[in-house]
Amino acid sequence: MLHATWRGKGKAMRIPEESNPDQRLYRIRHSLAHVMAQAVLEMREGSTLGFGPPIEDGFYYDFILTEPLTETDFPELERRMKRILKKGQRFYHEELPIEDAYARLDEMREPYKREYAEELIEKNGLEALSFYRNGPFLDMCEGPHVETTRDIARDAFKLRSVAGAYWRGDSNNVMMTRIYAWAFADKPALDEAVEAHELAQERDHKKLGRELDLFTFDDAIGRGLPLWMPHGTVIRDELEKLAIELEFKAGYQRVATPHIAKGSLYRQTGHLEHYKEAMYPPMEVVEETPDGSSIRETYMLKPMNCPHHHKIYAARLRSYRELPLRLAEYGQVYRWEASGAVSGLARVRMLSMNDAHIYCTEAQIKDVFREVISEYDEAYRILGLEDYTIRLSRWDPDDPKGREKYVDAPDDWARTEAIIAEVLDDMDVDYEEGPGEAAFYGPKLDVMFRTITGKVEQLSTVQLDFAVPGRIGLKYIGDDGAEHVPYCVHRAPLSTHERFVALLIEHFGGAFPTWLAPVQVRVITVSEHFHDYAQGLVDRMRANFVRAELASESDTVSKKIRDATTRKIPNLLIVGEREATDGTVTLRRYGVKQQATMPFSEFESALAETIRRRSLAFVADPPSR
RNA sequence: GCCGGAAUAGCUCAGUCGGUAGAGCAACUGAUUCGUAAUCAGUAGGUCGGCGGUUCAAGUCCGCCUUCCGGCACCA
Repeated sequence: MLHATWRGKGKAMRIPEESNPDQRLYRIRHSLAHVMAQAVLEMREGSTLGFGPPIEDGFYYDFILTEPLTETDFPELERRMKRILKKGQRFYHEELPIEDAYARLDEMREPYKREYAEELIEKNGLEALSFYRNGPFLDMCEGPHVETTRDIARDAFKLRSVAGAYWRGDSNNVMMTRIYAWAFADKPALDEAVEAHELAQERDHKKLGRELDLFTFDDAIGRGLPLWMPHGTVIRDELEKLAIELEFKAGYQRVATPHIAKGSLYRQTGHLEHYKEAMYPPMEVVEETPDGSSIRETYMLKPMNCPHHHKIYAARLRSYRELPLRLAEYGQVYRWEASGAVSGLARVRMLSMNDAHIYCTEAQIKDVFREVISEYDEAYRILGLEDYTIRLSRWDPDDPKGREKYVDAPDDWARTEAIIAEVLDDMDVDYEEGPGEAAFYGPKLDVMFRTITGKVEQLSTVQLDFAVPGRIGLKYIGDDGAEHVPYCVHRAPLSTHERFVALLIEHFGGAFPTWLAPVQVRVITVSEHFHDYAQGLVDRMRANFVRAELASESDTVSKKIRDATTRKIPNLLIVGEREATDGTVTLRRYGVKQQATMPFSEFESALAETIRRRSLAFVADPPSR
């Protein structure tokens, strides 16, 4: 059962069609990239080329343009591309020996292609480089391509957006202009993708967050600092309740810690060294002492909870008998995220983390990881989340910035990475490799989710920290009577409230299951005559902590149903003459046309059961009568 | 941070050639008391994101800033 979910349906292992060069779609997209580049060079003569690969739903090409292109130029660019397709240009392949290839690239005045060619030759010891020509357009490229541009449907691609992108993905390099396009084998496939994209926009958490009054931002508070509105706070609170229950069962102990700490703490842990740029700047405080001197101190907003938890661990002597020791907190942390990274709830400057730190011995690491993985599995099962992949995030000793990014301890890296890989193999979990994705203090296991708009985001994480406990002087007395340094496992199954709620809003399209829904039941009267009956139902439900409310009464029934539906309220109770007389309610569930009339007590107990079980359905199916 | 685009009522948006702002929904008031996705009428709501410039005159043109959106880089 655990495996079935965690194997992620084999997604990580299958090579998708779009990234398999042998597939027709890959050839079409790759060839279209060349066609677009040809058209761009027609419109902006003298522009130079970057890369132009096929991607998941189409392709892009990077350029240094002589004159900017914007989306207003798309119609003309598309026209020119279609004209090229119609010409039936044949793709000719050519292998040029190194010197000829260099001469060709210089003649083409393509300095970036030349730079890449030199790197290819040096790294891979190539003796020749591959070029493709179609019509007047020549590109250094591995292929493969279609036979002629006539093999590409003229109505199955669509220019999508223009964006900036650094050459070779390095922010020290020049910024190029990237043009993205959708491309498919035929028009129906394109239409489907474009339509799916438009539907996805409707589920965007930023849009639904505003429409459903879940959260807001205000310039007077600051960028990336979410204000959770009452309805959004309900969702946070429900998730927090879930986390508390799961953690209680798993033997975690809850703690609470301040939002700030002295700057010196972060110097000691190494966070300042690695993440200074992403921390809010220090607060200087000065205290006058009676003798006229002053005490100066620096405080910082905490960018993570671990040092605080470490200090709880360090508050007294620890024995190996206490390990694993599990400390949990929904801690709020502050990070100075780059201005361009801030986006809705997905990337914020104040994060509420479902954080916990598990202190353990080396021998316990595997069991701790197994335990944490099964906690993740349980949380995802409850929420119905299935579309994710697992990434084993390792350090990258070859990274030129490696020394700045990671603790320099090759043996520790090798040992800890092997432990995690073994756990995954033992549990038969499929995972991707993530070289260079580790934390500075150790390898981690990240759970990657695809958002409704197609972005892949790291959501949950389990991290094995072999470095900071030692730096900060944590220890325990082992069964040998000697002092040892514990390992620390950092974990956050529910991620942060911010990113997790963003995911759930999009996952449920704003129509939350009853247990999570800000308003669980709305009672609608047929006319004001039934106000007292309806109010009685609301009062009774609220007395049982059900989030029930009465609809505004001056509207028509139709209007009230429309309003409640727009607000995506999961359960509507319609009451009129019949119901008031019989002590019944007519239940109308969100998205379900069929209704059922039942005694209120029956509805009430079905509702309570649905909420208690955290069912993904809105309420249990109405009893058949 | 970088490249590009955008910002008009709470929301979605219109605003022509530069001549001092408009709709629908929401809100509020009143009437209506209604049986399954918008009852009717009325009222109010704006320093057109901010600052500066050009002009007799700026929502409109120009500059800077802020914020948002699409990407890139970053992401403990």
